[in-house]
Amino acid sequence: MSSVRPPLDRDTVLTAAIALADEVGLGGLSMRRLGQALGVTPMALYKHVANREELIDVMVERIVAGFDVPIQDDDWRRELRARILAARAATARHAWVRTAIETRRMAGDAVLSHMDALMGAMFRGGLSADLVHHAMHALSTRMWGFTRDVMPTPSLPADVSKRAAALAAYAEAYPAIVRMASTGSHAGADCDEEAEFVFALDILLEGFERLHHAGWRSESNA
Amino acid sequence: MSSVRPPLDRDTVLTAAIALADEVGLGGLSMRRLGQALGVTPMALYKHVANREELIDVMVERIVAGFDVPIQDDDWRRELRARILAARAATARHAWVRTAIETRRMAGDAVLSHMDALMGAMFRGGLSADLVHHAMHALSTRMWGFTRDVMPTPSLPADVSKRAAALAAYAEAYPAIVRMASTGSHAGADCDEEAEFVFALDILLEGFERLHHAGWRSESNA
DNA sequence: CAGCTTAGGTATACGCTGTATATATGTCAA
DNA sequence: TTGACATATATACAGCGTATACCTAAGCTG
Repeated sequence: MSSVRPPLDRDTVLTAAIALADEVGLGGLSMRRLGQALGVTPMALYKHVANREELIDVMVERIVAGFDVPIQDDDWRRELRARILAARAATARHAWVRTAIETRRMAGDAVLSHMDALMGAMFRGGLSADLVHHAMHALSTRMWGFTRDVMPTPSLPADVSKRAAALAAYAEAYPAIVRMASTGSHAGADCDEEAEFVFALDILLEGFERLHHAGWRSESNA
Repeated sequence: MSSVRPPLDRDTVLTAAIALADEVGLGGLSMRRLGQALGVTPMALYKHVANREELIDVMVERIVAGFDVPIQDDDWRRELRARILAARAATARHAWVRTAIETRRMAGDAVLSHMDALMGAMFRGGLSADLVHHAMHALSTRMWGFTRDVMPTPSLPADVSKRAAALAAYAEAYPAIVRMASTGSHAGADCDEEAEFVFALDILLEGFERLHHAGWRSESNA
């Protein structure tokens, strides 16, 4: 029975790990569970992967490598935008990638390539090394296509009779929050994440461009 | 000997937990280790705290509650800036807070108060609910005074003779990265985190103000 | 063909985690 | 004095990553 299964290889492990993480999240991805999914002892995985941390490293690399569609644009700002939105599209399909990227301690090839592509576009646009450097920091995780959500706020009680009282107490303690939540289409649950992401991204890109044209230099380089 | 120790209370546990997390990080903060630090069985902690997750909740609350210095300013932008920099000062003293905040699933009182204060300043400045909403998302974790660092890039080999070759290979694969790293004062290690943070924050704040004056509205509210 | 090497998989075990459950102990009220 | 209650303990379970030792089958070499 076990003789039927073809031998494992690094790629099979990697693919199964990604599929499992898609299902149960990064926390649920344990070596034991992954072994089980592959019909194999947990320790078998260590023949193909150094340890769990390295496994996650290569999972990230695999996803980030998918960013690299050939985007060329004379307008550096458009290219940056397109690359970041491509990154967003790729990471959006794997919720665990957010946490995975945030916990990596060293950049791999694909990660470096993505960063290099972003910086390359800015250099071609004529931005100074100083500005490019600051821009990369300003983008932060946004360069991978995601941002940490604002922390979820408690929702009102389901019981309609208690709803009004809760809202009143709430409004007294946190007037601005309630004002925002009760104005227009800004209820917490139905945020248009995509729009929020692009909103912030465009502010940053426009800021970079504006500083570029103004001949900005950092204080340490003044 | 154990009769000498005064009885534990929630506050003592909380204080010890924060001190321990300062030392060993959030990952190193285990119930067993915290119990040991307090001279107590791990299970004793559960009389004062529901579980580890709730403990971290209140740790975050304690830190965030420290933000609330009375900052009033007629200029909404200055007030926002001051509040966020106050948050940064408070979180900077506790490295674990970054991870802790990012993993919280529900906002507590102090967290809500901080958010309310930020939004209140913007409302007093005349910004629309629509814009306030988008601005909060754009700030993201930056409203807590931190950002995820750009992923560390590999450093060159210490051996001087191999250094040049490594740099050359590196430059071919990632020209823009090397160009930036070798221009001016942008070596990876000696980034001025404070300056980077303020740089991005000011771009965002200026963007908000600009959109406000232009009478911006989101597409969904057009 | 015999024998050895080695890659791939297994079995077992260690030390760690959070925490459920049941028990003991010490303090105060009746 | 007797109970009740709050607090701390002891034990135990299921899970984790992974070090170590072993086995087994394939492939190359003499």
